[in-house]
Amino acid sequence: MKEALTSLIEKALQLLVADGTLSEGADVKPQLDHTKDPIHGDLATNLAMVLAKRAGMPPRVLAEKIIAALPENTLVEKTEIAGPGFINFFISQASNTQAVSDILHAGAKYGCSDVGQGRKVQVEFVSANPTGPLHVGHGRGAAIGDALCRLLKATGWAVHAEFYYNDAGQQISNLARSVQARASGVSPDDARWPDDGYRGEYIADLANAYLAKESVHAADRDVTASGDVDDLDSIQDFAIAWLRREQDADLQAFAVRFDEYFLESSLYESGAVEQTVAKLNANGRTYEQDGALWLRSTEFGDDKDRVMRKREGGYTYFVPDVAYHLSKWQRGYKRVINEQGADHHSTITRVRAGLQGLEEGIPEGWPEYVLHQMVTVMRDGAEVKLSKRAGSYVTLHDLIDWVGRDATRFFLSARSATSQLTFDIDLALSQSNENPVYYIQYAHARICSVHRKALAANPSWQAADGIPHLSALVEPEALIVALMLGRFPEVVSGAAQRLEPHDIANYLRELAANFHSFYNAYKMLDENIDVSLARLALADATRQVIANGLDLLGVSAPESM
RNA sequence: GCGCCCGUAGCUCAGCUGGAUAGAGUACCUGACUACGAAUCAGGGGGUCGCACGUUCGAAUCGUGCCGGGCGCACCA
Repeated sequence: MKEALTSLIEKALQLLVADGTLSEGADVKPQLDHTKDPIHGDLATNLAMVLAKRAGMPPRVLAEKIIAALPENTLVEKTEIAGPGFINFFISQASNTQAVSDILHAGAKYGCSDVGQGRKVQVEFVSANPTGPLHVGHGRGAAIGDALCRLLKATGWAVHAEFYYNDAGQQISNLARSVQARASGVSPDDARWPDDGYRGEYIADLANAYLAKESVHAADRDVTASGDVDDLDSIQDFAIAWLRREQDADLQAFAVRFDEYFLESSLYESGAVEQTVAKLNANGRTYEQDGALWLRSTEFGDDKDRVMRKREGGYTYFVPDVAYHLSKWQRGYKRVINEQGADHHSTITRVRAGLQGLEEGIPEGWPEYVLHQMVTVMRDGAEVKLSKRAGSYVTLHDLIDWVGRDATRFFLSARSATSQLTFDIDLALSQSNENPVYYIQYAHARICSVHRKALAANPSWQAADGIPHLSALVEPEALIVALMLGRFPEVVSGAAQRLEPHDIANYLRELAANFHSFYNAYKMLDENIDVSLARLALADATRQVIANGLDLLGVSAPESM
């Protein structure tokens, strides 16, 4: 509808240019907004004010000419010029309710588009190292990252979801030594406990599993514990697989899937790391100093150069990171989105600098980043900082245990990523009107229930195929719902374009409120059958859009609660 | 000190590329269920959009400078 009106306006502008009213100039794309107040109509444009200077006449006069130049159409019922020169469009009832039949025809596809045109995009998210259970921050990354994947798929992109993890290096070594200590009977408060060791309860579980020679399968690998306490390599292998398995279980419980798990070690095995270093050397991007090898990252906007190879030998973490991102480029992803915690923000410049120094043709802003800010968990008015299992942090598993998957996913993705998030356990737990996720799901369940009962009472309606006469929808509350349903495709494409899943959550909250409002005012069944059928169609379309929207967030749409 | 993010109603937050009287929810007050879900709805009070300049027809939105909070500033990842 918005697109249709936009093209009408564009035609009007062409006419005005043709007859000389408007001088030639840079193409102005009409900006059409949904109005906040129905008194201003359904859609409004500021075009006359923007173009007033170019036309050499007052905005309101130009507005009249624009309206006069609009082609004949059935879309617009009435126009008004308001305030300093806004043009307000009142959409005809038939156009308003068009969305209802569109939705009933399109079903689960409603809201989808092809703006991505099947292009490839790779989305990396979570990428937790296997040194402990996933924490709430990983949960936020999982909820947002997965919602981004769903949004991009819905808008026509070919999405590849990837999880990158470091299976070597200092932190992993700390993990292995912690498990080894525990398996040898040392407790975390003992002086012999390794420096920087991990202290969560899971270390004990891991040590016991290792001693019991258990086998685990995770990330396409099978590992069996040798039980040998002196074999640190064996412990490390087992610990990684064991923790990966636990993380996978959490992600599965969270309904988050990945197409690929990428191991840092594979970059060493394939020689990609060495090749990356060699090429940076050959390109003159590096130098030796103090026994270390440095990258001239300041050439690409970094505030200081960075060490690539340590004095003691071994590469710093960002070297394989650069090699990893080069592999994304070489795999043909012209678009890559990395979703990660804001605490890793400093790597962005480094990775991009490495890539710029490595290969021609990689755009400066590649890859894109979505950074989410910290999450604090509140319960009974106090911050929850600890969990038994992980020791120093609240785990994703804890959250799912406490409030369930739907509420966890909704709350973690319903706020803009750039804002810090307070996760209120008590709110998420409450099954009442103060809880947005239950409120939205309730609307869905309510519609399903109404529909069931209406059909049970009037079996003949079941057979009625096709869309009823929507002209029977005349109540203002109904038209507000219908208009809002018609906005859903824009909301989806906008959220996908801006990489902001929380737009969907906000939209659903408002849609559910509008529906409840309509339902309480009129109910579904009327003495007039046509009216009843039309209202049921509106309800069903609303149900479909809620289901589609919740699916984009990975939240279920229950038929009853 | 430097970089990034945030500052909007008592509280939790929307406000998209600048647009009309700054919006939701919650909390508080007043109302609404004898067929379809009251887990709901209707109405009311509540704001110096952190502060100050600037840009322009017009700023919560853009720019600069302050103030306050978070995160990051390793030859850890």
